[in-house]
Amino acid sequence: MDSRGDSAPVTIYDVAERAGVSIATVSRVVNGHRSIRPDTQERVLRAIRELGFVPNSAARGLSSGSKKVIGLVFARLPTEDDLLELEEETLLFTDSVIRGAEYAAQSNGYSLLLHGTRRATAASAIASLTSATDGLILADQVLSERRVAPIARRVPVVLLAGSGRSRTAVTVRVDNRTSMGEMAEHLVLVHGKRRLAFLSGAPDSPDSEARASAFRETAEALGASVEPDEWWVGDWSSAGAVETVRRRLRRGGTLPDAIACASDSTAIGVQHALSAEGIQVPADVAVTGFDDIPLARHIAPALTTINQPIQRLGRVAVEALLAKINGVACARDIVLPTRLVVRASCGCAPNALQALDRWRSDGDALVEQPG
Amino acid sequence: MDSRGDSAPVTIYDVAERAGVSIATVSRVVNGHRSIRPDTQERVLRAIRELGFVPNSAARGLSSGSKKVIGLVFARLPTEDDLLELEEETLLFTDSVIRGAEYAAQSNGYSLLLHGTRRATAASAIASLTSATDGLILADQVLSERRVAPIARRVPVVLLAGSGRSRTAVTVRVDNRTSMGEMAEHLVLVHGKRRLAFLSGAPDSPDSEARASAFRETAEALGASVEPDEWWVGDWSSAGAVETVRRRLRRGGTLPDAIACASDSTAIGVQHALSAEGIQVPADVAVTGFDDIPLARHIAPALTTINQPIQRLGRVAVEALLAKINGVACARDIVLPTRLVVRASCGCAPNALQALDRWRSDGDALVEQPG
DNA sequence: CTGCGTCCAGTAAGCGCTTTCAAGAATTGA
DNA sequence: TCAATTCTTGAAAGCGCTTACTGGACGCAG
Repeated sequence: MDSRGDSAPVTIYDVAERAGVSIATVSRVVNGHRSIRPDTQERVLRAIRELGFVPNSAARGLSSGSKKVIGLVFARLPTEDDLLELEEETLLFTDSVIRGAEYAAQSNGYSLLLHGTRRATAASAIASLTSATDGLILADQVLSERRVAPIARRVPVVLLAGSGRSRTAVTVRVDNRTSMGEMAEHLVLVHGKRRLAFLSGAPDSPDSEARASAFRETAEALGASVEPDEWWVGDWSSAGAVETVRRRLRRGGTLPDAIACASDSTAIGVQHALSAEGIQVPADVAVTGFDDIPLARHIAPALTTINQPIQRLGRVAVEALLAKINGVACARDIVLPTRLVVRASCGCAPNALQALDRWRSDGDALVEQPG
Repeated sequence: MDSRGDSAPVTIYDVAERAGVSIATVSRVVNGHRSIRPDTQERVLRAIRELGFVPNSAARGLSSGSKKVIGLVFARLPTEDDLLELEEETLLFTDSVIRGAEYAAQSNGYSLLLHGTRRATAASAIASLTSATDGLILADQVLSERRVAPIARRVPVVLLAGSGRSRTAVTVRVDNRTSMGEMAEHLVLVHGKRRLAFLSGAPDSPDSEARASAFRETAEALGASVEPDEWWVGDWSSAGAVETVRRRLRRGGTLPDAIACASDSTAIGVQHALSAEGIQVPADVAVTGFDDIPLARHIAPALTTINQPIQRLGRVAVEALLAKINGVACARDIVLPTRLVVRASCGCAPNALQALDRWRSDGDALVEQPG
């Protein structure tokens, strides 16, 4: 029951014949070359219109090398199939990046070729994308630095949210350190927290590491203590965060009075795990996140977190890639700013007006910059 | 500063030469044809490995017609640029579809080519995708039925969330009517609501229309009244919903005692608009949604809504498309089931356990099927 | 030992488009 | 009016790969 149509597709030959010119001329008209006589052009355009001709992009790609497609590769969690539904929160980050990237691509006349991959098969999957695209955006650590190089030699590459230390590719990432330092200051100076903890994302993530070290360094410089990292290993997911908190509780001893998390998803998991044990947030323990996903302002208590411009990340990545593709100069390492968003989960009193506004405001009104 | 690599890409000719065979043989090995002598195959494979050969997919697409890419086209809101950030909730639907589609595509060895388009330019944008893909999924109404036909003649097409009445393309959609009828029953029979309203999505959406008519028909059959549709026109967005509620309030007269919305996003807008006016949900007015986005269970009061399997929608669409592409028989109109999820915003007492579980449960335990 | 069916692998014809090279047409200046 | 230019257009060579179509090598029945 193959119901694909059978009318043979219109090719450049059909147009040429109809317009009474050669295919070369049609090609020139289509691609807007100069030195075409106006009446010839008119005839060709009419033929194109009448026939409904659309250039075959595969052929175009083959002969000119430009496909008008950029590829975006992101990592899938190793445990895939059943988690598909559970990833809701975890993948919001990727979703936003995709949306931003798609928007920028589209605005520049490109399409976005999506490819989720597990790290195991990433290398070969990506290799086959190099010929289908004009350039590649590789999201956080889908490929180790070492394996990026050969790819980057074939096709322009932008690395998203990595360490920023690639020699072969442009890097686009957020400033993890500044705001995370401010977060530590806020917890210690404003709320007087002394016993802190930092719940990491995946242990090998450069983003998570940068956030952790900025938090720890600032906190310790201010005289607060931060529990050992080994006690607080997460995996970016809510479920993983719950598990980590449970483990920490079983370990016993005094709980920290503030837990900063590497992402909003994990912070939400922590909040739930704590309140399930009857521990009050923020009264007993403050909890903070990172990302500022839409959900963050809707949960109770509203999450104090760090806003990162996720969509912009995708957009900027595409723009940087297009610059590379077109041979335009462009920074080799682009760092986007982040911003502390103070809500209630850190212990700041919920503002009365906030309830009304928070669903549409971006949270700006609530930002406090402790100093 | 074009830093694209310069090592000439490895082609099938290089492999052939290195292995001492013809390019046809290499092609056969790559595509797993039989009747290749084992030692020849071994030699070719070695050459491929040593050279790091990856077939050029443009060339492949040109000569074989199969690109291993499927296109997904979705609508952008007309007002784009500034709304980009505000669309957070609105586009969750699309995001989920994309994720499901990408997953299914990837599982079958395909990539997903994304293309967001405004309706105005949709036709030409889509036309150019036909040659870049093996098949197209068109999301809700990016193209009018009439314009789908010529596209579907060129390439297999699956229509997502449409009316289900296409003659040229396979349709994948959800069962809007059954659950929406149950919702009306629930409001009228369980909660004794008599004066209802239905807040639509975009006025021309088949989904919204189906939901509205099912709701109205069931409610009226049970003796309840439903306010005129003209009073309750929305646009799928929270902001639009707020505006609609404000207009309704200015109009005066008794408010309905229950407002069913065509989506969760709009329901959330309604909840906020009402509580901003001091109207209690659900005590004064019950509010219900449709979609069951993750946010629905986190807001207060938790949203009573209708769960639709959004990711599955994407997945099934891809599977149907692949069936078409491969000439496998497949239903022409696929309808996925929906499910009433009763939470608190309709007036059902919040379950004590629910608070603990709702963030991970799918809501199944909370379903009530009114009889 | 001849004839025919099988296997394997090579030859070559495109797939639809871009682009170089070159030639005929048109224009210009002397 | 004729040569020197400048335009405009066509012919043809690929881009890298798939896939008939071919034909030699081999094996087996007659």
